Amino acid sequence: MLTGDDVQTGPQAKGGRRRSPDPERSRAEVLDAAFSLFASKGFAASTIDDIARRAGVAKGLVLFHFKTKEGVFHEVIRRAIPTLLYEVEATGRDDARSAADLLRDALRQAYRAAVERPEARAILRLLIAEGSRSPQLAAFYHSEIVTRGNAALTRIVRLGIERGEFDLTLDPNVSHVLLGPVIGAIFWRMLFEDVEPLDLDALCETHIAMTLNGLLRRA
Amino acid sequence: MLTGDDVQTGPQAKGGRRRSPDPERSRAEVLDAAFSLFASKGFAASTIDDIARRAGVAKGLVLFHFKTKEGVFHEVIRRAIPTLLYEVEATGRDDARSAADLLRDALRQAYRAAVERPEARAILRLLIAEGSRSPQLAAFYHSEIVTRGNAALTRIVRLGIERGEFDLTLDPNVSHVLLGPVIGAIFWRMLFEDVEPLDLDALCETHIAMTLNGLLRRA
Amino acid sequence: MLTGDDVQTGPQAKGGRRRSPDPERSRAEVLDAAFSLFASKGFAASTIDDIARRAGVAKGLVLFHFKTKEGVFHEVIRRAIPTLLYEVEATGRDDARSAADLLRDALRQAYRAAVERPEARAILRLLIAEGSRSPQLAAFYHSEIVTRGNAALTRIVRLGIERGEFDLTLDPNVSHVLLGPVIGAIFWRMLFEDVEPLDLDALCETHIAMTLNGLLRRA
Amino acid sequence: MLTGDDVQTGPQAKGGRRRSPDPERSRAEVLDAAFSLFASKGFAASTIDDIARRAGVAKGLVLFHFKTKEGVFHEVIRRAIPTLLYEVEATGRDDARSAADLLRDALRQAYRAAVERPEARAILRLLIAEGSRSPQLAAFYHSEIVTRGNAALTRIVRLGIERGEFDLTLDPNVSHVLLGPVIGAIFWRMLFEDVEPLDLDALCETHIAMTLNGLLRRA
DNA sequence: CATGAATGAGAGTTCATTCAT
DNA sequence: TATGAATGAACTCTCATTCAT
Repeated sequence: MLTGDDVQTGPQAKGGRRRSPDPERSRAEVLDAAFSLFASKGFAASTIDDIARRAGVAKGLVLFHFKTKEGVFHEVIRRAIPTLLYEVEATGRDDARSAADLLRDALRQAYRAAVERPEARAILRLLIAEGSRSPQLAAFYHSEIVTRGNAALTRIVRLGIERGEFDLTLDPNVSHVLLGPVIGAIFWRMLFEDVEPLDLDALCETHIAMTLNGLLRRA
Repeated sequence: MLTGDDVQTGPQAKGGRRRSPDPERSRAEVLDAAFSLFASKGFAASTIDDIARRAGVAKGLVLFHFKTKEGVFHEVIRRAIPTLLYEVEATGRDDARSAADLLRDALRQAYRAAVERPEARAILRLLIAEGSRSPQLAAFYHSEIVTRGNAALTRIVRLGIERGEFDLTLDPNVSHVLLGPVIGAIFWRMLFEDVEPLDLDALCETHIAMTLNGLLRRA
Repeated sequence: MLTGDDVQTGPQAKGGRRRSPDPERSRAEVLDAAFSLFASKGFAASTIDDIARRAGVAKGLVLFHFKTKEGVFHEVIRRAIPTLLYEVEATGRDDARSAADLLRDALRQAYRAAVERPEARAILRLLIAEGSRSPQLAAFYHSEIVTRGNAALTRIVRLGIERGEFDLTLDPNVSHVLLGPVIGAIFWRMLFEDVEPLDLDALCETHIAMTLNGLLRRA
Repeated sequence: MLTGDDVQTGPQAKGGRRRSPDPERSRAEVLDAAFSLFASKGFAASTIDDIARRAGVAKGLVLFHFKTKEGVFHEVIRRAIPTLLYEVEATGRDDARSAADLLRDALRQAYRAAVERPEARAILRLLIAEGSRSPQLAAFYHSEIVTRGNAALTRIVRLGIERGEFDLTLDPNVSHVLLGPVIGAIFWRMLFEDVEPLDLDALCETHIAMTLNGLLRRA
């Protein structure tokens, strides 16, 4: 009697785990699912159930990993940031080339990086739609992405001025003007891609040409 | 089971009217309230109760006027359109002046109109955040606002080319490049105004100067 | 306007589980509760809250199981059908006995089954009161319950005719006439039980006697 | 100044009455509308707005006349009762004819009156679906309609017995049995008319024949 | 009398969160 | 870890009722 060997032996009842535990993996799958959902439907319209279903896990596991839905959001953002970071690196380090060449390359890369990669657009959309949900996100994005990008461009322009290639007085708005069309292209693709698609290569070249030459006829 | 007692009484003895009827006025107040709430918190995070409270009316009245919350949204957008429309009018009609002057004015006005007016920013934010909620909105915005703006700029550039003032081949991307920094400024203000405010006037002048002269040193 | 403060927090810190999970059981309890409420107060007057309270579960669980209130209704009906079905079985299979005896038994059983069991009355009331809510319900009830009952009676009558016991031409209305008083009794109990209760046994015997003998004096 | 002749002269502002006042008429129209709505959709599913719209009056007028929705219901019922009453009158007063003939006529009339007239069915449906809403309705229906009908039939049967035409002992259930198939037909039409329509004339004749002759072969 | 905007309690439904298993 | 039933606050929407006009 009560030998103890039949106490809680059976197949772990129902409601127990259904897949081999791999916290690392399920975490990542949840974040992938959440990212694409947040990006396409927004934070409020994405339910934990959606996320769990898409990640192929049970609802409880989502909140086991991230505590709250808001927590999922923050982690999604945090994880997306490296994605953005590496894009800005290595912009025009080769000082042997002409400033015009460096700028050409920098702009081409900017279009490619910021415009073509859908994740970047998704993050920017989140930044705008859900920005108030994580104020630090805007700050981070500003200091890490925008500032760096601006700095890289500014460096090239300064180089051009110092070398006598470029003729202008350097002020902080120069990089805004230089990057403006890139930003414009990003939002164009967000909003009007279906209505009037953009020829990015052509836009880029027109941008470069106009930037270097200006509108006014040269003497 | 099957006792059949307590023949429910249903809702009764509710409130009557507390406010003198003025459908025109209450409709407008609701739309005002809804616009600012949608713009600041987004569609999902704004509740009918919020809207009613801010409009100073009872919850029921909101849905009496617009049937559903989505209906409120659509009406908010529809009503906001004229706000946007008149901004694009009257851009550089005075052909007596130089193309450079016309462009200068057009850009200055663009900055003023699109960047400074908070409603315009709010609508653009809604366009991005809730665009999927009314797909025709993007199309409308494109055809009514964007196309007109581009056309106005293109007209000026063509004028400059024909007169020999400007030196470039006109392609559809020219206006994108010209307006890009304006778009960029709009989103800068949306996202980074707190972190690093923009000096719009300086930006505008830098933009104009760079656009006209180009970066490269003139012969 | 457009202040953007108070980034709503949404629902949070809600209740978790208070009751050991047993979906089978809670489902059944909800259906029991819903059945008795629908039967006594009708569909519209029964609230999800009522149902949940009577079932001893939280409101959300009702809709977790059945998605909508209509869904609860349909499931209530679906589950009630077998209850009705077994009542019609085994009516007069013993052909060795006289047709009069078989009919006697069939009618007695019909009174017992259709009149005495409160669930049957409840379902019939739902059929009438909420029939438009599930049109297929009437069709089902007709084909499964009514047709079978009529067929069983018709079989007995045909037997009686073939054996020379009964003297009449068999037409489809015969079974309607035979079952009519049973139906009448059902609705009498529904409506007037309090005012003038029915002596079912006496009614049954009178019915049988009148049916077999007819009113007219025999030669 | 303030001569008093322009004080409140104009066209009575808006929101005033739109139709020439005729309380009698609008009352009747509201009741007509309410009756058909209650009968077809039930009490709960019929809204004051529905009723007003169908009656061609404003919502407020409905409750001006009847105070509450429940009040509308009661008045609908009260007004419907005379409709029922006159049907039972004049059933078999002509004692010169044979009891069998009188019964034949009474049953034919019962089928015609109770089964064919849609208002009667509608009232009965309300009685069942919303009976708990006005308990006095069932009592009234019992005492005024059912009791009278039973009394009329009983009178005929007693006549037949006294004259030696009929051979049975008169008990209160006799009239239930006699009317049963009529009740059955009413509910058949309520529920299964679409699935399997009833040939009322044939049913009536079969009913009469079976009732008079009985099933058993006569010596 | 008549109108219909205005009110607000209450109902159905959603969904983040909890927790026994 | 993992599951999913269970919970309940909050939200959208309905509608009987009121009342200024």
